[in-house]
Amino acid sequence: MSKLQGNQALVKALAVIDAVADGHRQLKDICLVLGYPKSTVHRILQGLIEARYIREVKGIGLVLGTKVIQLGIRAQQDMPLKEIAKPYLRELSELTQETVHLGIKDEDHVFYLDKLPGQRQIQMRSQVGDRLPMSITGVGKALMLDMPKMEWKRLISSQTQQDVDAMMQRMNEYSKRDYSFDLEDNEDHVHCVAVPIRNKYGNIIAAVSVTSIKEYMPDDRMRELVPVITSYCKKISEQLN
Amino acid sequence: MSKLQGNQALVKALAVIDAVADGHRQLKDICLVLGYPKSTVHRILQGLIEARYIREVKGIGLVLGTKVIQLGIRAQQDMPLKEIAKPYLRELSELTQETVHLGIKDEDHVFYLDKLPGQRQIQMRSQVGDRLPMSITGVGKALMLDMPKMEWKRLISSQTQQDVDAMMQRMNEYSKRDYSFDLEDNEDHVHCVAVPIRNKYGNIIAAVSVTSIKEYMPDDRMRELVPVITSYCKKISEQLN
DNA sequence: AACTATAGTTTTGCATTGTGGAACGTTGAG
DNA sequence: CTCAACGTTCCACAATGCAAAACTATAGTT
Repeated sequence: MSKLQGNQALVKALAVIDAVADGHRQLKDICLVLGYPKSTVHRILQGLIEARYIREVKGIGLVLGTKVIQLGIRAQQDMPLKEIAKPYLRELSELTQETVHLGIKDEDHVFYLDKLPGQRQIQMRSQVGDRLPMSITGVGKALMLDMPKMEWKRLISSQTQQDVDAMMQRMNEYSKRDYSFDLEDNEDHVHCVAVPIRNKYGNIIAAVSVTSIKEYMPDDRMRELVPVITSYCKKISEQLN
Repeated sequence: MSKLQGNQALVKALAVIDAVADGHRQLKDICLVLGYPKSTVHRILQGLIEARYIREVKGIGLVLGTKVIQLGIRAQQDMPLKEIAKPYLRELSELTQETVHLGIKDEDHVFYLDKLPGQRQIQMRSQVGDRLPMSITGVGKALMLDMPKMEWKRLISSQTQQDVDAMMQRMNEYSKRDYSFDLEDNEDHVHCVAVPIRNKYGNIIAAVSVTSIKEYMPDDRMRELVPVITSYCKKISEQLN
């Protein structure tokens, strides 16, 4: 029941796409992972190959097809924010030398729309397309700033946090000042400063963060970065509509 | 009948995705374009939204979702060729100042895996993810070099060409010399030099082209470019496996 | 070459699922 | 307030997708 009814075929087909995306290259393999019978998966694969969502590479097996690349590009173009923000983020990355992220809210998660790697020797392993729980990232916390406290609580406690109360307190502070910090909340040694981007109605539609290892991100530098990032976010806001 | 049987639901769902990708932002609109009843499209949309293939943006409507971006990125990573070729293509683009394309065979079409825009004021409107008939592009003709003549004929005549015989003659010449030219075959004023990339077995798996307006691409320059591009393709080949 | 194992493909009867017409909600403009 | 336009839900029916099983293809082993 719970599942959406009347979409079994679709759900299965999308599961097959996911399986292939996850690196399962054989029919057998997909059947095993999904628990569907061979004939079902086979029929679905035929349809997906026909539609170029999946292609068969000799010697390798099933791989995501060119249609998926096409759609992915189209989907990115449907996010004008990304193009608008790009030059500002590049500047910010050059100015700070650090990794800059652009993220949007995606259900209860952050979705990284863009990443500028920065000039340090050491690099973050995050990448464009990553999707992480909101409360464990700097960008995510910035996206949460305007939410009601109940929502904070829900997100923080549902997303495997050490100490809910401490985080609630920090969120309180951040929301007053309109920025957020990430202090090894997700990843050891990683510190991050994030600021929201607002549309003309003042709603938060995205957030920008500057991230590095804590050795390069002492408290005072983090505080200094806030107004810098904020000014870039303002500029991006102005370009939106 | 004609279509693959037993995949109606999937075919319809993918058609809905395409409709949204093509800019149809409303249920009504999609129904009109596809000729499906409202309730059917509605149910499919529910499933696709649930799966994050499509999202609803207030004030805009239905747009491709973040899942599609994710899959698109994954699909590109499944093409290691792109990453391997990147630095060489960049160098080639800087050296020549012109637009550089990397394309692979995709059924009877070329699929542009990468595009380096070059430094000229004037730009090509092609973009990554474009899919064009093989015989009307330089990259496509390079991908055809090793095919049997029957295949040339099929592709050339099926893909709206002016003069099949003349093109066959040119292909003959190109296949002997292992490169191809595009001389306004597709687009007025556009000239293009393309060279295939081969794997260790000697099979053509991709092609690289340098493109510009004919004013920057006189005959003698095109001839000079052949060995230059060839040397870069060789380097890329060596990196494969 | 025969045998075995392992993968993919095709077939088929049946129950489930997806279908689409119609009725119902919702929203916003005049 | 009324109407129109669009989105949502409902439901009876049959076409569709399901899955077991039989079949084919390919590769590895004796």
